[in-house]
Amino acid sequence: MTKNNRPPLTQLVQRGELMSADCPSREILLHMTSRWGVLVLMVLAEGTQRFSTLRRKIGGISERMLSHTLQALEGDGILQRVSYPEVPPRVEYTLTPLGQEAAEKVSALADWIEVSVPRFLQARADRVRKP
Amino acid sequence: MTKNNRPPLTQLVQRGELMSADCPSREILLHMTSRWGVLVLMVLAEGTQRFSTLRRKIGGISERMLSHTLQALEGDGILQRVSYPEVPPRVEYTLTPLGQEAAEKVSALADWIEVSVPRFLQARADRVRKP
DNA sequence: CCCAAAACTAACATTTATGTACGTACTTAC
DNA sequence: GTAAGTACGTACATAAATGTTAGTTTTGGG
Repeated sequence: MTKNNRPPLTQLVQRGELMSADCPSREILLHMTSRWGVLVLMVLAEGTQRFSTLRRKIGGISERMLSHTLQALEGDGILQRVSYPEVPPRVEYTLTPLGQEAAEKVSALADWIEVSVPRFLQARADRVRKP
Repeated sequence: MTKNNRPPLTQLVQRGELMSADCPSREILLHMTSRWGVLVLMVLAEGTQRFSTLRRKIGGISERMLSHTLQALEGDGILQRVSYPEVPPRVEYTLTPLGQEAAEKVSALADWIEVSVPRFLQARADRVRKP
């Protein structure tokens, strides 16, 4: 089954080969395109936000998932976390330059989807008519 | 918990509101940005492909997942499936116009990630140095 | 005759993602 | 004095994604 007829890893890290199963780009893609990752990037594209603000702006996200998603993105160097030693606690999240570029691409996709929703719904309706 | 302080659904379907938990755009986004959905779109952007070709080009995908992913995208009107009654069977998958636009956006993101892999790795290395 | 090829589907097992509930520590507002 | 806000971590439970294996059907090749 696993015939491993792929280029060597040293070659992969140079540019990133998404089609290869074990390229690190796969994981980054996963984080950015995760269920909540996309939405977090979109909101952070507006500017620095704190935890509770993100939670409120992103409908349906739980605190646990927001926390996990933020940690994954921070781990990829996409955003930066800054906590202030106050009471009640305050923590702010900001996109890094790398993250800003990421957010641009993701937002472009998301915006296109939002605008195209009617076309998607229409396509679905057509398929119900004549399947 | 669920306070439901969101705009009415009738308003959502007009343009798509990704930040609202129950907007249909959420599901479309999920399909397009799914683990394999992105890669399928990228390969189909090259042109019509048959099942086995997709399977070979996308490293690590199983037949089951390819099948499921293709069905989801077909259900959204992103691609079209055409099967020829031959033996052995032949089935071809082609992007619809809607799917071609989708593939453009997704590919733009994917390409950016591939090119940016070195920067991601660098960022990770930096964080190990000074966490 | 036996096996490979194609494009799957079904059944089952496992892993991952996500949700829920609870706790924390201190402050301000009511 | 009592509740709420803040940014989580932890434990547990469930849902969803993904993988593995086996089977199908018919033709052509060795």
